[in-house]
Amino acid sequence: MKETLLCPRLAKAMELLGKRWTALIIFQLIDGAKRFNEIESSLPISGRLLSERLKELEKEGLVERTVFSEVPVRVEYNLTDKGYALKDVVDGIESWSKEWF
Amino acid sequence: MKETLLCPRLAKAMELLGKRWTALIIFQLIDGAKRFNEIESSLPISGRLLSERLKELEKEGLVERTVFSEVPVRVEYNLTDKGYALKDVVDGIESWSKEWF
DNA sequence: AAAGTTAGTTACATAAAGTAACTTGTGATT
DNA sequence: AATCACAAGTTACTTTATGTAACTAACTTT
Repeated sequence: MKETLLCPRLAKAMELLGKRWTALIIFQLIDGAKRFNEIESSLPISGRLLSERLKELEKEGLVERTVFSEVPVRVEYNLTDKGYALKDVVDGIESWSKEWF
Repeated sequence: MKETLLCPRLAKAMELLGKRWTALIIFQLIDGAKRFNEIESSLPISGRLLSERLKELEKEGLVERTVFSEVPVRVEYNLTDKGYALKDVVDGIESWSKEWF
């Protein structure tokens, strides 16, 4: 990959947000915590990739994972402040899509 | 791929914007037209993919392609209204990246 | 003890992205 | 006339990411 003048922060952000499903997962969590299966059924994503994406988002500090030791186990995901700070962005994409498609 | 309750317009928008480089290409064009080589050298993207992305963006009506029959040939790309309507979104991503990374 | 439930994981097939060399059209240079 | 330079791609090939479906772990209810 070539080097570039591109701002490293923006590059990093786009590396994350530009990945398939990432923005839609954040979009699903904007209105509050959801569990794994809820996200999985609200998007056409497989468990394999959802699991992978949630791990990335957790690692980057946009998403927080909480395990409830019930039976069967319940796991909830919710946005951190860093993740929620993207609300305007994902809302902007949503309204753009409604206006132009 | 599973079916979902997801809004088809948003799904379509994300299919486009979620592709690698797409948002960064739009970002490069926000301040005005650029030619192929300028975009290529301002991003760590190869000619192969840049060409592919620009075709997609042109097909979806976000980008306009203009050929100038000079020697050597000059080709400029610029945003349409539909593409420019994403300015707030890409600016939002940029400021988020500066604040949180 | 067999079946159900959530939240994953594994193995394998297909599609997308990365890399580098090649092509096309045109005019200028040797 | 043959070679070279240049922008804007394209082609062939390799590597990585994604899609699909079957499987696992832990624990409960039937």
